Formats: sequence, C-alpha cells, structure tokens
Amino acid sequence: MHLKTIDMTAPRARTLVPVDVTTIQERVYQSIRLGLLRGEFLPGEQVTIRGLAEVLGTSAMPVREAVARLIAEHAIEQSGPRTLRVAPYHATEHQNYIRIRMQLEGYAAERAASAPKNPALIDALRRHNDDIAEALNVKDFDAALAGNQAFHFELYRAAGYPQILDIISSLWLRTGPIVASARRDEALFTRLFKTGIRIHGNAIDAVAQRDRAAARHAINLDIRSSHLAIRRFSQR
Amino acid sequence: MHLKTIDMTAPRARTLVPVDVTTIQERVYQSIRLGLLRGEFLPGEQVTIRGLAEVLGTSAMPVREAVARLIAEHAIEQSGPRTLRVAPYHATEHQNYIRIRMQLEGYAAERAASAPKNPALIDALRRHNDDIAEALNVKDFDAALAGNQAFHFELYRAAGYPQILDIISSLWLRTGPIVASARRDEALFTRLFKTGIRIHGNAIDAVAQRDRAAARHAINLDIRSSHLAIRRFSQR
DNA sequence: ATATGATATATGTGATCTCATAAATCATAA
DNA sequence: TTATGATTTATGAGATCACATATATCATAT
Repeated sequence: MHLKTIDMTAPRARTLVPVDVTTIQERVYQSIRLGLLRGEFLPGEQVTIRGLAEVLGTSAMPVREAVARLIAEHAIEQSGPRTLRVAPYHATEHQNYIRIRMQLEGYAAERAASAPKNPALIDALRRHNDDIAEALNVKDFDAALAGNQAFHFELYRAAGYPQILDIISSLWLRTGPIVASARRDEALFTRLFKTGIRIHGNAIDAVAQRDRAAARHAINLDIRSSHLAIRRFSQR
Repeated sequence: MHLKTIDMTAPRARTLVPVDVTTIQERVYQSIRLGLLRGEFLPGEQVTIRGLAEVLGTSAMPVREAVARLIAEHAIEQSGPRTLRVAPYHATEHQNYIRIRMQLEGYAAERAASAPKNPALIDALRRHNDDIAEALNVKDFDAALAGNQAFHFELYRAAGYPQILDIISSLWLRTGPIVASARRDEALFTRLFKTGIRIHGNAIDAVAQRDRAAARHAINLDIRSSHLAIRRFSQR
C-alpha cells in the first residue's frame, strides 16, 4: 500500500486529535456519579441495572461494573437480595458522615491555607463564590450547587493531596443527593446558600492570610450549618 | 404432601441454622481483600481476572465485579488498557495516605477515648497487644500482623462510627500490602512491632483514663513511626 | 374474610462466547 | 545490524443467555 510512504512527521498542518479511549464502563460510572452529585436521584430511590442501561443507551454489562464501583463507595446500596437503591437518608448515619467530612475537609482547608500564597487560587475561589450568588439571584439551583461544589473542590485541590480529594468526593457522593433534594424547598435552599456564601468569604480571607486555624474553622462551620438546615428539612 | 402438617414452631430440638446466602462475588471480594491485608500480594504485582478466578475456583464474572469494587477503593489499579495490578508503592503518595490516616484514625481514637468507660474494651485491647508480643516471640509474623490489625480496629470500632471504620479499612487496603511486604526483613519487622507494642500501651492507658488528646497522639505516633521504618525499608 | 398456594414478572447473578487490542515474538528487508 | 511489519498469545470489555428467586398478583379453600 503506497500510503505508508507518506511522512506523518513532516511539518504539515495536522489536525488529528487524540480520540476518546475510555471504556463504556468508565463513562457510565462518571455519568451516574455526576447525576448523583447533581441531585438527579433522590435518596433511597430504587434503580435497576437494566433501567440505567436503557437510559444510558448501553447494555447491562458496563452498568454492572459501574454499579459495583458505586456500591464500594456506598453511593448505591443493595437493600435486598435483588434490589439496588441510592443510599437513603438516615439522620444518625448522615451525622456521622458530616463529622468525618469535617475532619477531612477541615484538614484539607488547613493544608490549603498553609501552602505558599497563591493569588490565582484566591481569585478562583472568589469567582466560584460569586457564581453561587449570581445563580441564586436567577433561581438557577443547579448552577448554585455546581458553584458550591466547584468552590469546595478548588480549595481542597490546593491542599496538594490527590488522595484526599478522592475520599472527599466519594463522601460528597453520599451527602450530595441529600443536599440536592433540598431544592424542593426554595426558601430553605436560598437561605442555606446565602449563609454558605458568607462563610465561604471567611474561608477565602483565611486562606489569603494563611491562617490555618481560621480556614479549618470556616469550612467546618460551612459543613455544620448546611447539615443543620438539611436535617430540619429532611425530618419533617 | 403430608409433611406440611408438621408444626415447625413446636418446641422441639431444631438444629437448623441459617445457610450462607452471600453471593460468590461477595466472597471473592472478601477473599481478595483479606489476601491484600495479609500481604499475600506484593505492591505493584500484576493480577489477571482469569488468574484470580482460577485460584478462587470460580468463573471470571464474579471476579470482574469484585475487582471493580477494589479498583474503586484504589486497592487495585489499571496500569494500562488491559492490565491490572495491586497498587504499587510510591513514596509521596504513601506519605499522603499516612497523613490522611493520621487524621481519621487519630479522630477515631479520640472518639473512642471520649466514650464512657469500658473495661471490656481495655481488656480486649491488652489482649490483642499481648497477642502481638507472643507472635513476635515465636516469629509468627502473620499472627503479629493480624494482632496489630485487631488492636487498631477494636479501638476504632469503639468510636461508634461504622462509617469511619469503612473508610479506614479501605485505607489499610492500600498501606497493608506495603507493611506486610516488610516481613522480608525480619529484624526491621521485629523492631517495628516492638515499638508498636509500646505505643499501643500508651494508647490503652489514654483510653482507660479517657484522655482524648493522649489517645490521638499515641495513635498518630504509632502510624508515623511505622511509616518512617517502612519508608527506610522500601527505599533501598 | 382471611390465609394459603399458584402464577407471572422482574431482576441480580453467573457462565460463556466473541472481539479488539496490547504485548511479545519472530521474520524480513534495507 | 537495525528497524519495520507480520504473527501469535493473552486479556479486559462487552454481549448474550440461563437461572434462581424476590415481589406482586390472582385464585382457591377454609
């Protein structure tokens, strides 16, 4: 075949770009994960492998393995011998997760505040916080949730531990659907995030001044206050 | 069928006992998990689904899902498009895990020390610690590892958070093969655990006196000192 | 009217087969 | 001698089929 004599390394305008080589399973996993964080599932909602496969336009096989991974993260649980559901809300269990999150996210915030000064980080955090405020003004609750998540993960990423980010994001997978379900109460949701914006401001100041204790305290306050609001919502 | 007229609720000597209803997948998962904690795999060792299936006497299917769960826990990773291996040792990554463990296990120890006095717990902890010493005397390193694990998890269980136990045990899944691999150096291993026994003693005293700070400190010291020893071993 | 059994349906689990391809080996040509 | 292409082998990924059984519905008998 004579085509092989073409020199692909010659300096020509090549527009070829790497193709997506991720497996279907991986994309299914990310898709369900995102759906959980966005609150597209209710806590306790039943799901089926075949059902998810149909919605996602694939077969059962990749969904099975993606679900196995989500079960390992306790985002999905087996409520019976042949039934799967999104992790439901249980007050005491949720409170335990909140305490664990305070330990880990508080530590990550502390480390982020200990890192060398990083004006770009401060700018990014302010921008995410402004995004939340803007989203609330136009009642775009999806965007508010996304902005809140972006703020927190931007901060934790600055701690410089990819490993702690993984664990935290797996914890958010469990509390995410619960926070997101609070969207049903507009007033509560707005109040919740208004408070959050204020506390985020304190966290940003703490990081800007490299005040570790204040950063940890602000993040812990943020987690605790949103937990208390949600608890009141979920228990009535 | 006339048998159905027998009254099974009558007070007779029934010896029937519930049968094992767990799935093969679950047993495969537990089996691999235990193997990792026992150090039956080396860090970075390649594994195959078919290979594991054969060793475990089952087909590929249950192994695939069990492996998917272990991948979600970062105990096994995909090093290439079609290759699986036990998570390898990387110094900085491992150090990050150590720091995370200090946060979580320190917190769990603190909570255990805050709980009401529990003489049975103290006894159990002392017993586990004695088991380690005894195992070292007869150079039974498997038993020493098991005793160490039993000690830590007995303590953390007393914190009263099933959720934190899950996360910690998933972290041990990653550091476990590394600690276990230190068995190859008898002298190091013995020294490592001799030190551990002493520090465990401090931890037990702290819990007995309900001294939260001391309990956290002892556990953190235990984690850090074993980390430092392992690091010296792994890096030469 | 209630409880028990039969039936139908849905669903996770497991086994098996196929396929694309990564890795290794070997052959060939410049 | 070296580099390139062909060949073989192993392996994860995906599809499909079969199966046991949980759940719900309905029928029947007491």
